[in-house]
Amino acid sequence: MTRAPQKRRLETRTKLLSVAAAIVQEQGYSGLRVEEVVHQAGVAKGTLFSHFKDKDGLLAVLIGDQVTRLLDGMEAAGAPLDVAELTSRLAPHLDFVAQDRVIFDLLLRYSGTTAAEPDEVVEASFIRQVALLTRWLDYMQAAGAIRKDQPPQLLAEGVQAFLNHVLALGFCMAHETGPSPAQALEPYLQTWLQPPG
Amino acid sequence: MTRAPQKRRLETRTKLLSVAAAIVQEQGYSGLRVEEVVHQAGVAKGTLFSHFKDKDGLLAVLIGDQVTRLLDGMEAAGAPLDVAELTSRLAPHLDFVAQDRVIFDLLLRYSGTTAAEPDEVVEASFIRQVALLTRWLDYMQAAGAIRKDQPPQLLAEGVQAFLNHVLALGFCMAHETGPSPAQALEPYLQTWLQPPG
DNA sequence: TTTTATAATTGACCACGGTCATTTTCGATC
DNA sequence: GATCGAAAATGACCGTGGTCAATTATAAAA
Repeated sequence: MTRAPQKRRLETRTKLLSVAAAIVQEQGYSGLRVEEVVHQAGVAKGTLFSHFKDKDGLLAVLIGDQVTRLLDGMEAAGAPLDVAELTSRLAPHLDFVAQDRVIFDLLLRYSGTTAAEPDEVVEASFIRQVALLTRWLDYMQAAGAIRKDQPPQLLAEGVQAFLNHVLALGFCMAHETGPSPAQALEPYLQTWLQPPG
Repeated sequence: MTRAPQKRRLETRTKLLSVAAAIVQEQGYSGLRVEEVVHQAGVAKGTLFSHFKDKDGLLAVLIGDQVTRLLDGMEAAGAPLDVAELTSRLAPHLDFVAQDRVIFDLLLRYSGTTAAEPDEVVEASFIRQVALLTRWLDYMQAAGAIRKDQPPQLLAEGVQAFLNHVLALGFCMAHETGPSPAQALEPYLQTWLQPPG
């Protein structure tokens, strides 16, 4: 039985998160330095690590927050009617992750989270994303827009795989000014979701 | 026009690599410490970084070496006849990568390398792997074992995506003693390579 | 052989994430 | 308000990867 945290602790946590968010705002995720966060927050370094397991734990909260916003937008939009529409629904998420390798790396660590008990923000938002995708695909199957020979859960995992593939490709190109991630994604999804023979 | 390296330099490089390989042998890839390598090799730390861009550069040579061996084995085996056989051909590679997250992370950085001019070992072996996969799929298409509506190149990339997906899943499970990566891979490949309607 | 340009190596130094024994603060109880 | 046990915060310290101006070894030219 753990006690309720003191007021002071919640304030410190909030301060750390808002400072970190501000730094990310102007330096990007990969520009975040623990020393800078604790300095601007006016606390000692150890304090940060008593609030978050490690730097990734802090990033996870920030990133999970953004993903949650994106998911809100996706849910509001409703199920797509075809693969092209599905692709464009995924575009904001792709653009967000493609913006910084740190995001991609962190999300990849959780891309297999299916278990319940998601005490981490990222895990929670990830599970929500898979659930949403599965719902969409289920709907699209019913509407006859995609293949029906596989459970939507499996198809959703495939979509995940291609999302990550496209993102990884994008980061490898490095300096290449290719098309948007979503454009790169579409042929894979078309092929993956096409009805079988 | 760069000059040929001196004898001494080649010896140092060889020494560094053999020491590193020995350490990996008994500590695993994630157990490798730069300090330990240079100490055992009897050189200064700066020397290592004049031979390899960074720690990953060293790891890339070691890992690229192993992947090359695996590819030799795969090429010797010839093209698979169906998806099940394809899966089992990929099993050794999966097992190798699944053995240590460091390998997975490093390979993922290069999983989009399609350009020529592969001065890095990993890039070279990666390109070779994609080429081999493409050849196999081309053969399987001709044999009528898989779908023919997409170019083998695209199908090969999809296989790549699923390889990475399965591996990522495996690392997320963490303590879970699931089935072999290859077993987890097969349903995805079956679905991905199945002829369309 | 001596000179000389440059290749190769060196190791003190830095950046950054993370730890933990110690100290400070909080808030419940008397 | 005084006391005290637990919660919170502290900051000196560590591990590890990576840098770079200075030094040493090499081989070609004089």
